[in-house]
Amino acid sequence: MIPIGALSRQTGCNIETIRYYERIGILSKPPRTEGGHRLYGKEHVKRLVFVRRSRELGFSLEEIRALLKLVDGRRYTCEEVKAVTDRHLEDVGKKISDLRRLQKTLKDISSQCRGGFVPHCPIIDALFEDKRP
Amino acid sequence: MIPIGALSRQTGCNIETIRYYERIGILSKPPRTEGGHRLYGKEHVKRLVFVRRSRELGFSLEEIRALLKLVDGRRYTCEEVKAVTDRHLEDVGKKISDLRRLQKTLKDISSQCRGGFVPHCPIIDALFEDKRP
DNA sequence: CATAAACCCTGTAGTAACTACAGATTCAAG
DNA sequence: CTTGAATCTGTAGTTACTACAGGGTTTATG
Repeated sequence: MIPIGALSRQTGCNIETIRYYERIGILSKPPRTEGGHRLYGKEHVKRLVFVRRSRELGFSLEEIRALLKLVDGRRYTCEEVKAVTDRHLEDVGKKISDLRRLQKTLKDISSQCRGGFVPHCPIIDALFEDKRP
Repeated sequence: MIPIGALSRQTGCNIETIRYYERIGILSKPPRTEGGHRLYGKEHVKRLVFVRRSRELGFSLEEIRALLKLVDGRRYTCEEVKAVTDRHLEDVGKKISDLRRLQKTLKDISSQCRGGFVPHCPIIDALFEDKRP
């Protein structure tokens, strides 16, 4: 059994975040020492790694909660897990195409700008334009 | 002079947000009616369109604040504006490549999944893996 | 065994950029 | 003058953390 600092080092998840996850029910309450310090075991490490890895892959805590519920039920199937993942993949794809469109617009207006000392900037002009979709 | 509801409709920016922008100093305090209702003129409309358009292009309120300061100073040059824009373009580019990497990883692990009723899912396995960079 | 350093505790408040009320007041139309 | 729509202020909620303050506990060393 290890204290919270060690768990933090082993998982790369910082201490405040671990306590936060406990508070919102992503991690279960661990046993404590007599003095009240948290003590974690192997299972906690595994679970926290799972959470951290999922966050890195951009899953929201809500999505992670859903995955954990499947895992905890111990009767999850590939199918269910794939559903959550594929829905998330859709979100990611949408975000990428939004950003691409953004990038194009920004490049367009930025390229019109020669960067001189002129107080009439096409960027500012473009931003003041009211073209709504 | 128009009340806040009309400004909201004209700019596509919702009422609470307009008041929020005023509170944080993005929009200046408008004159009021005797009863205390806000009244906006053409300049307010222009400015709010600018803000909304910039937000759509992904500028943060801090970046917008910087742009507005240049505009308000009335001695901005193309150069300065281009600098803010290009820095923002960098951010956007970085976000896109992060998401692409994410997408690739997600697709990889998702493709290993046949979606059957097997309680051993490669996605879950991958998430429990602790491979730190 | 005593003490200091390192660690950990709770609780609260802050971040970005809004959104969502409650409960009161004011405006515009008929 | 009444009614209903619009607006007012102020506060709290959202997401996923992070950053304290002001304590108590553990552990290493003398």
